[in-house]
Amino acid sequence: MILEKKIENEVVQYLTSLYGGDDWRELIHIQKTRSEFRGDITIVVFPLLKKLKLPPHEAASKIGEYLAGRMEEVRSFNVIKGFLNLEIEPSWWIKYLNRAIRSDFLSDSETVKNVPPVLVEFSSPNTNKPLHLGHIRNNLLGFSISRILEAAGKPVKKVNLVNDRGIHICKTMLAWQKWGNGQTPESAGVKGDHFVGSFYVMFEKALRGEIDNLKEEGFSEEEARKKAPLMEEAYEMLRKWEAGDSGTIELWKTMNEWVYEGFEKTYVALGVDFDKIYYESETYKTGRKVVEEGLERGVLFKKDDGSVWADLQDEGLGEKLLLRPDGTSVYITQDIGTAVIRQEDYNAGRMLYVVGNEQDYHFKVLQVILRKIGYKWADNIKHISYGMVELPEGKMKSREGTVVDADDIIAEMEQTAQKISREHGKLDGVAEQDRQEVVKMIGLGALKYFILKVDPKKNMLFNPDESIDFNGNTGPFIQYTHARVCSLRRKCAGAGIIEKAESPFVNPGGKELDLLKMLYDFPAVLSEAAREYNPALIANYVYELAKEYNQFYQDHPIIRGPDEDVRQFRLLLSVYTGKLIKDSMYLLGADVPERM
RNA sequence: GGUUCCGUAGCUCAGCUGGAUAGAGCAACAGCCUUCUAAGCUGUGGGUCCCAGGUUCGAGUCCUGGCGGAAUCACCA
Repeated sequence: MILEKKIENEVVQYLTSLYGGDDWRELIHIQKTRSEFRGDITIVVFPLLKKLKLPPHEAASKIGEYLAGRMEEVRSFNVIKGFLNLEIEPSWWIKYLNRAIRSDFLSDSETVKNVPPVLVEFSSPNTNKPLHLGHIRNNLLGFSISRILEAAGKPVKKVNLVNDRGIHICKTMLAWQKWGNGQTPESAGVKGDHFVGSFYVMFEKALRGEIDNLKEEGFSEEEARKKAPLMEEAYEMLRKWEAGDSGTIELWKTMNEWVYEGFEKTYVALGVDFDKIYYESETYKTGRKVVEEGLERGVLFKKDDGSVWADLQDEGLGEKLLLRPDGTSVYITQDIGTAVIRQEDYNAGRMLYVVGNEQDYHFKVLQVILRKIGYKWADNIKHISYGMVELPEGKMKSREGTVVDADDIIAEMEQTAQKISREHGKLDGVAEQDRQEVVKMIGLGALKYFILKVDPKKNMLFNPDESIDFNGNTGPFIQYTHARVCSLRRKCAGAGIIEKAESPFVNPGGKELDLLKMLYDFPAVLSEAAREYNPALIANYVYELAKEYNQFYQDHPIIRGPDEDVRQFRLLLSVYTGKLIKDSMYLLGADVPERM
């Protein structure tokens, strides 16, 4: 049992026996003792005063005396104002360490079998553009949340939904037909997703020209956009595609294959993967069917032009179009279909959608519509909304060419890691292949940590120049600390200090105790991160842990510790810290090297 | 205009369900390697927690109203 819980129980029991009542538990506020005071665990007694009818100091002393006399874990206490600071018996911390060493949070967590899985959707790329920095945040968040939930004992399925159809795809196809000259990624020597993306850009440029011309003839932007010949052609292509026109489908398949090859390379480079990939092209028809059924049952309605709508005015969300007058689907129709199919596939207990906060409205609407149509599981849907990645000059805009490409940034981070590694020269002795592996690990670790340490729901700024830092609050700093522990273990082994299964009882002090207490926090942080779907909590924790370890390392010699017991204790403290660093980084989707 | 989110040091970010004197990193300056990896450690300076009210023993945190920024309110996805 967690110590805080045990203390809480004791206090509740004590106060209930003295004063009666049944609401003591919610009045008890327990927190860590701040480092400037003596003690480990603090009970804030202010909330209790009204019922106890005692001044703060007396109330705190009374509870303190009781706990010190009753619990062997409590060594002593002191009272400052309304704060009761409990000092925990040092041996308790050692016992905790020994218990923790034997367990493994990642593999021990009893995954409840035969329980509906949590579906985590993330990535969700469009097939008309390569992935960019925003997608990286999405992928890292989704992947990390999946690992955190698994570590917290939940069965997880990672799913991707590829938006492989719709007007934007037709634009790229049309552009390739017109200006592609039969080129392929191979013939052009360009990665498939980038190759296809360049045609989307071409299309948008040409369309802009047409719109501008029409505007000079007196049309408004909106009218011009509709009237532009390229746009009409694109819509014609979409109709042909939905009608199953073989030539159109053939082209679509070919170009999508190019894109998927490109995406796959990026996913591999990023180290993310999926249990299942859904394609919009395979789910939108189900969406249409579900909508048509809803129409028949009268929960949806049709307008005079033949378009189908959901009336969400009762929910304050207005009216939402679900099928165009010509019967073609829109974005949300497809999402309705995908949700229904997924529920059939997995009977999920929870469906998480890791999607940017620009789509907050979309997911509110999706959930309401599914509920309206009559799906009870609509309540299980949760949108994990995250903030945008911005650049110093503002939002990324493809038109202005300020988009930070995913492949580019991954490569850049690796190059920087390469350069710094060469400068340090610490890997000079190792085989080139191993060295490259470590360099990759560090570049990726830097990128992943940089992005995941920020609270997901907040917008974040990415400064390409300053962000590529490897000192201070960074991934490499954490990886370095792990490498340090590994190096220490090698040296200990060389010095004849053998790692035992448990630590002897010593009297830890200073940074030893601080570190020990921080190790004790890990399970609470993990469950908090799982409850909040928030990898940043893990990131912040592992950074603090690494910092704490480095301070300990500075203050307390291990190999040349004063006696055998202390050396053993410090070594095991180090080993376990290294393990938690590795585990935490694993939860963030990052690896740690044994030397760097 | 409606709705939602955000506003903490020069910059990037922490700050758990309200708790003790608001913390890190970067940048600046000053120290620490013949000793376990200096991608490290230590120290100095740096704050009207956007503003104004309110709630209470206590507010960066909760409520109301402003100000500033972002997203969204598409027959784009």
